[in-house]
Amino acid sequence: MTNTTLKLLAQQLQLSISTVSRALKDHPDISAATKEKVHALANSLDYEPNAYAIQLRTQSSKIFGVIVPAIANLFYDSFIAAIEEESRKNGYALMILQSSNNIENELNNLKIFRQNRVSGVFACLSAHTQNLEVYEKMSDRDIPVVFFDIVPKESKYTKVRMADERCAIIAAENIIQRGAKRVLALFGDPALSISQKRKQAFQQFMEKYAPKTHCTYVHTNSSLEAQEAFDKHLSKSQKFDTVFAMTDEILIGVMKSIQAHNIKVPKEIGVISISNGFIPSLYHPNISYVETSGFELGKLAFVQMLANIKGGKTLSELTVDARFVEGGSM
Amino acid sequence: MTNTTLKLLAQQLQLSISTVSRALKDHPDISAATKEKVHALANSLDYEPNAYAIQLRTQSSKIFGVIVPAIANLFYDSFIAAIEEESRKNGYALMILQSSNNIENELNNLKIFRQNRVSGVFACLSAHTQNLEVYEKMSDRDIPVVFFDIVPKESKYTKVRMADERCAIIAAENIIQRGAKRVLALFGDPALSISQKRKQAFQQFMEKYAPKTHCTYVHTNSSLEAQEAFDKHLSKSQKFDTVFAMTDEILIGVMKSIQAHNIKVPKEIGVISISNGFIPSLYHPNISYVETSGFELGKLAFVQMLANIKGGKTLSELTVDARFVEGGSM
DNA sequence: TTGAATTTTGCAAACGTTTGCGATAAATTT
DNA sequence: AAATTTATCGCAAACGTTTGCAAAATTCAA
Repeated sequence: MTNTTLKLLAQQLQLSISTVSRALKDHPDISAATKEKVHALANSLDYEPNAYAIQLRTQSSKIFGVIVPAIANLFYDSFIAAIEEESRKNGYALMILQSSNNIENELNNLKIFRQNRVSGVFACLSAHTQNLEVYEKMSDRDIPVVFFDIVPKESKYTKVRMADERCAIIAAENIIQRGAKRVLALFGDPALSISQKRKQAFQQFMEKYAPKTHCTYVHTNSSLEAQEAFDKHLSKSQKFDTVFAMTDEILIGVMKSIQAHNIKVPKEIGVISISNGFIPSLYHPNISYVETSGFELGKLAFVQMLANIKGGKTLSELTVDARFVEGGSM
Repeated sequence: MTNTTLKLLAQQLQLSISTVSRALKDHPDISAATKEKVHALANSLDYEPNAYAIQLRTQSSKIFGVIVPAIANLFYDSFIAAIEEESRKNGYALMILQSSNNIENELNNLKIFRQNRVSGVFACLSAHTQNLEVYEKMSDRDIPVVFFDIVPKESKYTKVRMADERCAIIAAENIIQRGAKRVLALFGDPALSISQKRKQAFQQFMEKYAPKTHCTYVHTNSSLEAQEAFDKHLSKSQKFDTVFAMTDEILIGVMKSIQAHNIKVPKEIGVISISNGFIPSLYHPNISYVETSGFELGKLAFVQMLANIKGGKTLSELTVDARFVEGGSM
């Protein structure tokens, strides 16, 4: 079946292509009568404008690119869900690619985005990306880039992220409020700036406001490592009364160990984490957490993107604030 | 900054556009010398073909559309991850839209796909889609559709799905092998064919091979409902020795209750579920499950799509087989 | 050296839109 | 009735490619 085009409509109606085109978009030059006719035929023939022809002509694509380390991820998938929702509302579609934390993939993906002349890209840097000149290339092409979650340091980029320091501080506040004496604080990959920020903020706050509380800091790179770390400290004579998990991944490891040893939460140990809330809700009692919503971040990123497209450059770093969600584990 | 085009390259090299075009794609008509020159300039000027012009000319887009109920979902996100991986390898990009189980969204998304002339769509029907004529419209446009997971009944469509009956039977086998006497079997929304299939297969198998085993069947629509259902049966005098959860969602509810009542797994009760493995790995001991891998399904769907594109119509229903993964909960 | 075969390149149309500008016809004003 | 305005509409170029075909340049054989 041959697609119906403007030309086809024009022929059948004995009109010119331009008239048909204008009629379909309510151009004031066209009489009501012909508009009617055109719309009628277009409907009955199921006319659908060719997006590629439009883009070629207008040089604008109505597609956003999204690049994440992994789609199958509790944080990123909700981020994606959020911008998908917003995009659809605004007539945009999404092209999603995952970097798998691989720099080569990241480059390739950006190339695809450029070739498809996306009107903007949402990018989460892969873990160890140092060289940002590819992103410069996007700017050269006037393709705005909004970085999210894992963002570059330079202030010249537009970025949105969680209020990492605030998250850590809120967690610390609650730990202090609980009257914790001995805390095991588990953080992620020390190479990641997000780990550094959270750790630093947490430590600083604890030292300032609860200098007598004994804190042990450990970095782990996976659930298993977290579980092992927790196991190890468990065997020591001095027991912790509180454990803090910087991510879901870490929390999972900790909870594995807690379940295995049948430790009572919160009686024997208090647990608090930073999360979007899904994993904490899996346990009984629900784990108390500081909320970092990928959904919220997505919404914010979209606003930034739109501002960038409409109003030219709007450089800034926005953060979405965090809040404490009481579970029952503290 | 103006994009570099074939025309620009041609001008600078004093060649015709067609020669440049052919040179860039190693056409045998072009001499090695000019090919060299063209490539050199193209590289230094960062030439990137305009995907829209290509699509307009060739009528093929190198983009697949994907429509899922939700991106933020443990099953679908791994499905998406799989086809993204394969797509990238084969030079395709993905356009992902979510229906939120809303028929109107589904229609809209398909429209976007048609407008963007995607070369194929992977579709998971929203829960209560009855009218499939929109999908017919895709076929009219020669856009192949591969249905996955939630698929139409008609045999004329191309579909891939989990071996739902097999999953249920494998679960039943293991339950029998364990020597279960009283089983609580929890299934999802009874309106969904997947729930029906699994329940039917399970029940049939149990009645045939373990007629003396007492089974209670319950349908629930959420984690919370599952938790409540489990709680309720817990209060009865006759205790279950085994519980079967058809989905992750249900398993989560069950485990909430099990944790809350501090029931020992597997000593006091055996637990088995159907899952992709993530949720079962969160508990201690790991929950035994019948594996349904979104990842595998994605790979399979992609193969089908490619076959569809290459070899015209290949109608068939493929299923990815299931296997039992021993956790420690049985 | 001439004609034929071969290699290398260019012309021009087409894909489906959008849009500035000019053309025609009708309506209005002088 | 002529001049001017207004309402409708069409022409044609442009966006950046691909590709059949013809043209030009080169090589080769006789």
